[in-house]
This record gives sequence, C-alpha cells and structure tokens, in this order.
Amino acid sequence: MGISREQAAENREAIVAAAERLFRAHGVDAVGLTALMKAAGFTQGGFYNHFKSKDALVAAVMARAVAASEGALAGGDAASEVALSLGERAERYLSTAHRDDVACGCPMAGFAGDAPRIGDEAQACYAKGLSDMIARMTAAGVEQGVSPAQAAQFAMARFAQMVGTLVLSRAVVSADPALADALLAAGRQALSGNPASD
Amino acid sequence: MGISREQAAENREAIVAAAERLFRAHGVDAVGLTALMKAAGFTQGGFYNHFKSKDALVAAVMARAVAASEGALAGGDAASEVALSLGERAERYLSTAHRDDVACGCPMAGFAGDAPRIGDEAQACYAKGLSDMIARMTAAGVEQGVSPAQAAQFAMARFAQMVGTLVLSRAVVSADPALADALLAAGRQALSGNPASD
DNA sequence: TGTACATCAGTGAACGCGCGTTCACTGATGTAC
DNA sequence: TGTACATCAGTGAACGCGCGTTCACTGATGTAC
Repeated sequence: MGISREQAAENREAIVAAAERLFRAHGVDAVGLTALMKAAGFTQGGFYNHFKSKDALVAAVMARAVAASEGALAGGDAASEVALSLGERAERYLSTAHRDDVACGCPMAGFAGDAPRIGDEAQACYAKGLSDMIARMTAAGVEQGVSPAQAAQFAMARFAQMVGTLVLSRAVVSADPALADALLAAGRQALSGNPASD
Repeated sequence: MGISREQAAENREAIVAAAERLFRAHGVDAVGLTALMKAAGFTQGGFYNHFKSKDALVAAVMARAVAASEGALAGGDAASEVALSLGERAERYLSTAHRDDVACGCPMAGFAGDAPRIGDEAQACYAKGLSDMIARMTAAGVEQGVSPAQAAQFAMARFAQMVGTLVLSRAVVSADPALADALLAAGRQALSGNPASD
C-alpha cells in the first residue's frame, strides 16, 4: 500500500488499542489475530509488520494499559485525582460503572485473570503496574504521617480488597446481579473509613 | 470396550477431576478435549458419552469444585474448620502453600478469572458457590452477636479481600515473588484482627 | 529540484496444527425370556 | 440358571473451522545522487 511512517505508527497504536479492548472483554486466549486485525481495520497478514508474535502484542497491550492507568489512579485525570480522599477513590473504583466497563478501567483488575498465563514480558509489565500502584498509595499514606512500612502494608491490603471486590462482582454480575451489587456496596462501606452504619 | 455402569461413573469422575486440575492450571480456554481426555486416560471420542459439550463439562467441573469446598471452608475438613477463628482461616487462606497450589484450593479464587467468560450454567454454579461461602461467613458472624446485615457486609468485604490478595499474589508470583509474598503478608496482617504491629 | 531505487506497511492466500464435534465400529455389561 | 440380544462406554479416524505464522507480491514513502 505504501504508508508514511507516521501513519504506520498510528496503525500500530490502533492494533494495540483494539487488542486491549478485545483482550479485556474476551480474554487473551479467546481473541484470534484474524479477528483482532479486522477489528483494527486491517487484514491478518499485516500483523507481523508490527509485532514479532502474539506474545509481543500482549506485552505491548499490557505496557499500554499500565501506562494509561498511571497518573490516572483508578480513573480520572491526575490533577483531579490528587484531591480525592481514599474513600472517594474507593467509591469510584467500586462503582457499578467501573465494574460494567470491562473495556476500560483498572488494568490490574481487568487482567488479573489472564496475568498468571501470559508471557514473561507481559507479566513483568503487569507486576510493574501493580508495584507502581502500591507505591503511589504508600506515598499518599506516608504524606499523612503513617510510617513507610505500615503505609505499604495498608496500601497492599486496601488495593487487594478493591481488586478482589471488583473481580468477584464481575464474576457473578451475569448470574446473580444482586450479589454483584451487594459485594460492591460492602466493599465501599468497608473502604469508606467510616464505621458501618446500618 | 464394554464397561460396567459403576466403572463408567468412575471414569466420568476421572474426566471431571482431570479437567478441574487442567482448567485451574491453564485456564478453561487453553485446555483442549483431546489433551484433557488423554490426561484422564482415555481417547478423545469417548468424551461425548459423558458430556453433551465442553460447556457442560465446565459446568460439571464448577459444580464439583464448589461442592468440594463446601464443608471445607478454605481447606481442611468441616470438623476441624469449625474451631478455627477468622484470623486463623485467613492465615491459611493467604499462605504461600495455598497460593502455589493452583490445582486445588479455593475455587472462587481459582476460577475468578474464568468466571465472567464461561457458560451460563457454570457461571450459576460459581455464583452459588460464592453466595454459599458468604452465607457461611455471615452465619458465623451472627453467632457471635453481630446483626445479620452487618455480618453479611463484613463477610463480603472480608472474603473479597482474601480473594483479591490471593489473585494478585498469584498474578505476580512469577515476575515479582517478593511482591507476591508481601501481598500475602499484608493481607494476613489486615485480616488478623490485631492492629498492625511493626 | 528531479530521477532512480530501496524500504517496508500493507494485502490476501497458504502452511501445519489443534480445536470442538461427529461418526462407524467394538465388545463386555446388563436384561428379557 | 442359560441363552439371545439390546445397551452403551469405549476406540480412533474424520469433519469443518480458526488458530498463529509465513510468504510472495504491491505500491506509496523516503532516500541517495
């Protein structure tokens, strides 16, 4: 076809973006390269002009997803996020909107099921993303006067609770929507910082 | 071959058992019926004598996994479990042994990643398993004098934290074992019922 | 600035392979008389 | 209790299909002179 280098870079980005959406919705294993390239607007043969293998694409997708969530802790832009309290962040993270938007949202939750089975490079991206997320939450705790070790423990426990609640809610939302909603509500309550009130 | 009905039932059970092990280790999508039947000691053609489709097998696996975990809350037999405190249960649930034993362990954590993508019947089994688990934990809280509503909230929040910690630890154990262990430790600390102590 | 050519992101057919599923066949089990 | 036959859990080859990957080819882009 003959494509400019700039256009080629955009096309590559389009492939990664389509892959991220499809991988999140259906799982990495369930998405074939033919369907993926078609979704991105290309034919299958062009895939290997951009990636040396499907594993390399998965790594690119994970790097992109992690990078997009950095500076946008649990959704929203960096500037507005700084002002959010822990409880407000949990409210947003454990909203039905976040649960139902499988194509976007927190990559740590979205790829938690695939993470143990993907390639080493993609797994490393995932681990780095989780490590960074915890480091940010830890830093926020330290700023408020908590000791670094306690802040790190608190960040890990809190984030695990957020991810676990979201993952479980997504797991049962189709079969038992009431339970799925109750899980989110219980998580919000537990993470609000206020005592349970009912 | 000519097989007794008793033997046939045992063979069916062997297929389901092998499937559960393989599904947990590699994910439902990544396990083919040929490999599965070979692992169970049979040839591929016999599969459809026992199940009408792969989806039906997945449902049978989920029903089996959930049933096995009932009365064995987070591992161990029912009699000994009754005596365990919440903190002791969390200690066991968030042990490295439980994390590394992907072939067994809590099905809610083991199948959390696959749950949103499996068939309706299997998904319903998963949801029932989660619902039962929460009901048991809620009942334990009520026995200790907590109001039913609060006990249910507490059970959901607590179980979500346990699952989230295990899922995240499994997700990064290969790429960042230290982080994976720290997550477990933070979860144990948070769920111990004791104040953080370092 | 114009011309000649190398580059490389596209296309779309093809590769071998494993998928879920179907089929004809086998032969011991279990049943009817 | 013995014989005749239906049942059905096995086998293993085959079905069409989609998988990840490779290939020859196209033609505008970008470079060298």
